[in-house]
Amino acid sequence: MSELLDIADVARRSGLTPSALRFYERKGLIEADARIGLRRAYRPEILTRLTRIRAARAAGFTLAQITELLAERPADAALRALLAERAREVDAHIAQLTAIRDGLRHTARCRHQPLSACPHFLTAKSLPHGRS
Amino acid sequence: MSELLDIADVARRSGLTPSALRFYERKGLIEADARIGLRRAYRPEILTRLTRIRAARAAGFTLAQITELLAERPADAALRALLAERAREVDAHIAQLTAIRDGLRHTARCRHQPLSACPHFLTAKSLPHGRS
DNA sequence: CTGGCACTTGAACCGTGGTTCAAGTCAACC
DNA sequence: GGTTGACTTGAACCACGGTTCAAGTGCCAG
Repeated sequence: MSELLDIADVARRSGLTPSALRFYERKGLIEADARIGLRRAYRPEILTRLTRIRAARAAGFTLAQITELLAERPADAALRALLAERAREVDAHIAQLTAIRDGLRHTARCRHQPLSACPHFLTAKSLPHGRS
Repeated sequence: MSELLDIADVARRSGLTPSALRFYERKGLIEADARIGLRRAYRPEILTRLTRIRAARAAGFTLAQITELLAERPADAALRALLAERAREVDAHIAQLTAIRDGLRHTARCRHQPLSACPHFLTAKSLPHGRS
């Protein structure tokens, strides 16, 4: 009757490893809904949460930030502001990567010899000037 | 008469820290053109190389890969193939980030309450399914 | 010639995100 | 009731890209 999932099931269905799931638990990102003996048992809803965690990771949030993001705490308004800010940052990152991609493409195709003579060879104009 | 730069000059003019420059040297990415006493002295050409290193980092190459990339070794053809491949990878990354940015923007603006009810809240369709 | 300051070194440490390992627990099948 | 195999734990280890530290060296100013 119980719909509970094994850690291995959750791993398979989420695309994460069991060790990553235990790691996330230690970090306070997730928790098991029950224990069967010593074994973690999860309700299927965990999968939604894990999808969100993966999406947030892909958006560039750190695990610590995601913990905040998915906590019960933050008011929607604050949350939306955070997401909007991250959207802007991601956008800037996209712009940078686009310039870089164009540079790579150019240099892959141009006929300068040696390659290092190409004026576009690994020359990204406008990298942030501070220490990254 | 010598145009040689101090490590601090290079740091200032490249946007890197002296410790990063020494780190790069240990990794075989750069070397000093001379020593004045114990101190490293660089010809200004180092700045071009450092720009390339920063561009390549921004393109997602690891320092080890950059060492290869900037070595005297690789034939232009092989090099161009590498750059083309990285261009494709960066492009895929851009596509993913674009989807994520759109999701973030949407969720920042929609009026679902609570936010977690929004069907687009941190839901990236098509994240690579394997372990990242 | 002497002091101060910027440099030098190697080694240790950091944050991020995990993986790997040894040793132990436990449910289930034969 | 004993073996197997998947889970458990804590601790150590990994890669990556650096930063920080203590201790030492040496250029240049006064």
